[in-house]
Formats: sequence, C-alpha cells, structure tokens
Amino acid sequence: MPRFGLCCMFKEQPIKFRTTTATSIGKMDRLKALEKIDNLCMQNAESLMLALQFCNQNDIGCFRVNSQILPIKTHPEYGYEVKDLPNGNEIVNQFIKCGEFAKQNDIRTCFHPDQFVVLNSPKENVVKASIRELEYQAEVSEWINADVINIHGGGVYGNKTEALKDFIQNFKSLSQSVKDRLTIENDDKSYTPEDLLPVCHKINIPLVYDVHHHRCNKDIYSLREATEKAKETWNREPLFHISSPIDGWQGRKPQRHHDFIDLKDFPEYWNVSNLTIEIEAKAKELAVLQIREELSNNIA
DNA sequence: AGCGGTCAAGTTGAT
DNA sequence: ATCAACTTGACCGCT
Repeated sequence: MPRFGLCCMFKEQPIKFRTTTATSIGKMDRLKALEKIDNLCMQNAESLMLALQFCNQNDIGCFRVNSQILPIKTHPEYGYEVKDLPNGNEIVNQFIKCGEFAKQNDIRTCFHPDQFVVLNSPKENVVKASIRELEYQAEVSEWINADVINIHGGGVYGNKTEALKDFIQNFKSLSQSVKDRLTIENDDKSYTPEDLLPVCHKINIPLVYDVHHHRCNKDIYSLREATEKAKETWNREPLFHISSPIDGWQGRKPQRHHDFIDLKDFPEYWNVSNLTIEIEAKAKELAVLQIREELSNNIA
C-alpha cells in the first residue's frame, strides 16, 4: 500500500491551527502584537504534535503543514523572526520535538506554499516576497524534518518557454535548504507534466504529479506515462496528489474538489508501496481513511 | 455569545 | 469588469 497524506487540517478531529490577520496585528503596539503571535505559534506547534500523533495512530504516513503555521511570518510590515518572540526558544523546541516524533514514527511532512508564491513573476517584488516565504517554510522544514516544499510553475505571461526560463533563473538564487526541498507540481490551467518535466531535469527537482490536474489540463502523456516520468524525477519516495471532482467529471466545475476520493479516480497502478499520495479532499482525515478502506476491500 | 464582514499577497479563466 | 478557484474557513469587532 502507498503512504497516504493528509492536508493541513481536520474535519472531525478537534485539532485546530490558529492564525490572525495583518489588520488586527497592525492595530496593536509591537509588544502586544508579538505576544499574541507568540501565543498562536506555540499553540500551533502543540497542535502539530497532536496532528502527527493522530496520523501515527491511524497509519496516515504523511502530513502537509499549513503555510500559516507561523502566522504572518513574512508580512512586509508585521513579519518577525521567531527569536524575537517572547518564547521563541520554546516554540522552536516544540517544533523540533515534532520533527523527532515524525522521524521516529516514519511520518513524512511537507509544505505547499499558496498561490502568492510565484517564482517566475515578472514583478521583482513578487519574486522577492515568494523567496521570503520559501525561506521561511524551509526554516520550519529543518525543525520538523519536512522534505518537500511544493509549488506550481507560476504564471505564463503569454510565453510558457520564457516563463519557465525565469523559474529556472530564480531557482538559482534560493538557499540550499529550499533547493533541497523544492518540488514543482502540474496545475489545472497552465503547466502540464509535459511542460514541467524538462524543468525538473534541468535543475534536478522532483515533479509532484497531480493526476486530477492532469485530467483537467491534458498533454501528450497518458496518466500512466506521466506517473512513470514523474517517478523518475525523484531521488526519494515520490509524492503525488489526487482528488475527485465535486460534481463528477460532467459537472460544471470539475476542477473543484469533492469531499471524498472516488475509487474510480484512483489509478490502480498507484496502489503500490514506496509512493506517497496526498489526499486533497474536503472531508480531510475521513477521506484518507475511506479511500484506504476501499482500496483494501477492493483487493480482498 | 452570536453574527456578519473581512482577510497580505498572484494569476487565470468563467461569468 | 468582477469574481471564484487554488490545500482550508477563521478571525475580529460589532451588537
């Protein structure tokens, strides 16, 4: 069986990650603001441990960490360094404990920076902010032993080839810590596996193959071919994504995610070991447990 | 305590 | 032109 991954949050389990808004933080004096952020970070570090323990108890081998695990960490005005928080050392220690727990129990962790991280934007400040965000997530990755920070190709700006050249150029300015973890994922509108595989080979980063996106945004490769080619880009256990369309493939918005994974959407050749599959489904842990149950019934 | 408006950020494509 | 979609509703300030 593959290793299944849970994304960021829980549907039923009472495990919550907290955040705040820049507006609210901006209204406070700096001391009060840092106190509040300190609180949220500590609670999130504790929640992460609970999340990992839940995964361990339920044989969920991978957990994706929310980008806001340290809220507004890279905000241009209200951002901060963890060492400047009142309990910064304890917060780091709690994350390191999470990393030790994950390692001991073979739980893989990863990040998926959100849509604002665009490495190939023509706007210099967008690239700068993206790099700041990647460096922050790499810092936490080191504490918790996360081995993947996964982003999309970014914008097209009228010319895919040129846009991907910019991606490669800007990749070079990243720290080694980010480079070692950065992966690129095919998306549902712009970049297909066919577009991205040459980038993977050129700068030696893995392809996170999203089969749902590939079904929305097709190229010359069959799903099986893309699976094989994506696997070849990995120097460690490959990591893929799956989801099912909210109203079926004939529905109005097939790119929207369903609560659960439809067994029919699961490629049978993905039911193998040495593969991580993140389950992108709105029912979260329930969806992970369900697809695993269905797959084991299917074999029996 | 409950409720509704708001939330840092980019890009694309549907309406 | 506006808005939803993207890993996801949660937070905050008002009553």
